[in-house]
Amino acid sequence: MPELPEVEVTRRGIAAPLLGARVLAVRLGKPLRWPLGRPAAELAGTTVGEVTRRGKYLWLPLHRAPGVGPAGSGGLLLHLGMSGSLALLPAAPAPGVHDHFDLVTDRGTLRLNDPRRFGAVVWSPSLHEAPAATLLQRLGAEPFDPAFTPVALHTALRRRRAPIKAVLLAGDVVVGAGNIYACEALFQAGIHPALRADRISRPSAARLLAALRGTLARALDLGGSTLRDFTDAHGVSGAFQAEAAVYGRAGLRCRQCGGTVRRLVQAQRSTYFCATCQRR
DNA sequence: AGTTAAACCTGGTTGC
DNA sequence: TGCAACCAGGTTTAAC
Repeated sequence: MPELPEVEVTRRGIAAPLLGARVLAVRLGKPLRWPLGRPAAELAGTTVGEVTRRGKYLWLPLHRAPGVGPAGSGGLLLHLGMSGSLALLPAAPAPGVHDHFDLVTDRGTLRLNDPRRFGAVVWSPSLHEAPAATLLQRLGAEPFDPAFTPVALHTALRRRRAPIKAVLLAGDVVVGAGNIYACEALFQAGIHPALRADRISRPSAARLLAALRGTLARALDLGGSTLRDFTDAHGVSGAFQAEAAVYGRAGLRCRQCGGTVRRLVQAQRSTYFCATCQRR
């Protein structure tokens, strides 16, 4: 489910209400992708700092007054995986079968619902130490970083021979685009998804970066995409999927040229594109 | 070194 | 209706 817009929409929904919240307890459900890495009980008594985002990860700092309690300061690195969503519940009902993590605070319960359990909640002493740093180290540029210029994108793509769609998905050049937004950005840029990344011209790279930023920003405005189960921290669905140009529209008319949207498989994922509009 | 498959897990949809 | 096969918003790990 969650690509950058969905993760950022989630972050915006929980950051302010959780800032300064006192952690009362942590409840774990079934195992997620990795273990928490710290006894859950040791998180009680910490104070939540400002929630930040890197790629599709969220960082939730947990501070503790020096000398008080077992665990020192650190934080939780969260990932929503394929099917995860976070909700901040003023009064949390009994957890359902897919509720696998609860952070109970004096401002409500932050609850992770993740049917497929590809998501993760991992304790780390800081963002710059293992295990958080290890998980984040291969991530590419933030798409909205002003320092990430069209030239920088073009330079990075020149070293890659894989199809541009696969390179976008890999996230080691630029983070944030998953299957939906990679397809949509390539459509907006008029670039064929099977084009080798190192064959992309500088003007094309510039169009791609603009298209990626535009697509992600539009999705952010619309609260993300809700294909089956994504909701923001307040339980509200996203609306981007309704205006997707190609994603999930195989066999349907291209909204731009009237041709037929096609589907192919790249890097084990479905790619949707218009062979007429995407040639470069 | 770089690219591509396999793996993790559950549930909904499709087709025989 | 039943059941197998396939599909799904991600990313690490192992294998060419």
